[in-house]
Amino acid sequence: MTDALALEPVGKREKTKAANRLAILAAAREVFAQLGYEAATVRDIIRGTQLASGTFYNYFKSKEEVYEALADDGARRFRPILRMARENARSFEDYLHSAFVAYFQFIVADNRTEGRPIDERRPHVLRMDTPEMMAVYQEVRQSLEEAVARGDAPRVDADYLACACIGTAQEVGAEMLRRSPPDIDAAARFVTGLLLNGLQGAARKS
Amino acid sequence: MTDALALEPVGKREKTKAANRLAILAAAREVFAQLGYEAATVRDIIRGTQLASGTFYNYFKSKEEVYEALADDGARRFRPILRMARENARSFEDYLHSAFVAYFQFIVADNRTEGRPIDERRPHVLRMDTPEMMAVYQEVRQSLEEAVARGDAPRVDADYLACACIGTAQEVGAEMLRRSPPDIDAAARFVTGLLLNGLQGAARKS
DNA sequence: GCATGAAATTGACGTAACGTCATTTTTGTG
DNA sequence: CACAAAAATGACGTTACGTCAATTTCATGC
Repeated sequence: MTDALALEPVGKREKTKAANRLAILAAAREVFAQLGYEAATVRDIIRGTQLASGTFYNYFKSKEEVYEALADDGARRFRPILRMARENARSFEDYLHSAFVAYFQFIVADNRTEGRPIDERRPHVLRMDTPEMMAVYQEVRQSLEEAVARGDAPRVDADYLACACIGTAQEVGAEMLRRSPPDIDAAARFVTGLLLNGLQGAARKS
Repeated sequence: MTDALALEPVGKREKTKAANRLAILAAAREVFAQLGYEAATVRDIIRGTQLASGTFYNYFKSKEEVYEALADDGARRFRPILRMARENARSFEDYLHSAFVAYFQFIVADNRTEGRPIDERRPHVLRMDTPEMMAVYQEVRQSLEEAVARGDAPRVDADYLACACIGTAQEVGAEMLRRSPPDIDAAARFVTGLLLNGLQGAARKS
């Protein structure tokens, strides 16, 4: 019974590796927030950790890769939230609305730290092609395809529709963040109505 | 009468300055396409011109600023096209459709050169607020506000709606570019229908 | 425990890009 | 043609990059 299922790393090797990776990501998050992504250098990130410069390159090979890892982690955290929104939804409209609420809540929570303007630090650009981000895209696309199959939505190009949902969520979300305080539910209602019923739908309850 | 209205630069000074600026922008466009934006360096751009390194810094202070200038130029070229779409439109639906057609034509034309995948040619992070891009945003917003005022569209949050239009156009446009051959009219019909009538509208004629 | 080697860390180093600035060249003007 | 303002030049000091041989840390078998 000494070696139970090792879901989490137990050896010291594995543990420091995980800790270093986390330290780099945390430092990068901070540096991007303070200096902005463009101005930040690999050296700035390294200085934010206790590690030697060479060690950094055992984990990532560039600033871009660090950024990708941050984005990937964000997507990894968001995906189960999205999944639950799908599973708990009592209708298609309900699914759309709760998915948008979830996304808007997510970006609000993800941008609480002080620092540079949000646009300069790190993207919520779902465009990047990290594995987890593609998985999020597929999650969205499948939800929409299922809705079509169930007859909840008309037959449309699922890829275009997924792109439209994601693009709308991103831009409206960014605009929502610029307002204070951000009204998550109003934004979600707007987007849901727009997608379901077009401009007529978007005008509901506003 | 020696000095008539000098709309275009005539002095040699002004002329070489304009030419140098153009040379830098052209070189940058090529370099971004070949190496990708992230990998490109200021020196790479300089090597693509006949200029000395110091000269570059008389015109731009960084790679980011060059990209901004490229983006700004794109917006400057696009704005009159959008304006004409508005003026020539016979209905709101017609305006939306022709505006989207114009945008999709524009991005198709703007990405004809061979090289790296399009996503890599531009910065990942920067959400750019160049003057011309903001002008395009205002142009879109005003068109939508006018439509509301005329009763062509219901009363909605014009900023959110503009964001939704732009976000949708960007994402669907990017997806369209990934397909070959890109079907501009199909994409425009999809987006127009979606915005006007929601999912029901998006399903029309597909 | 202790020996042993694999794995990870370290930081100094050669390379390359950065941005500046004193100098030179070019252009407009009287 | 002379003179000053403007622009171009490229060498230079500085900073960041990414590598790698040396060193330290850890897991494993005895």
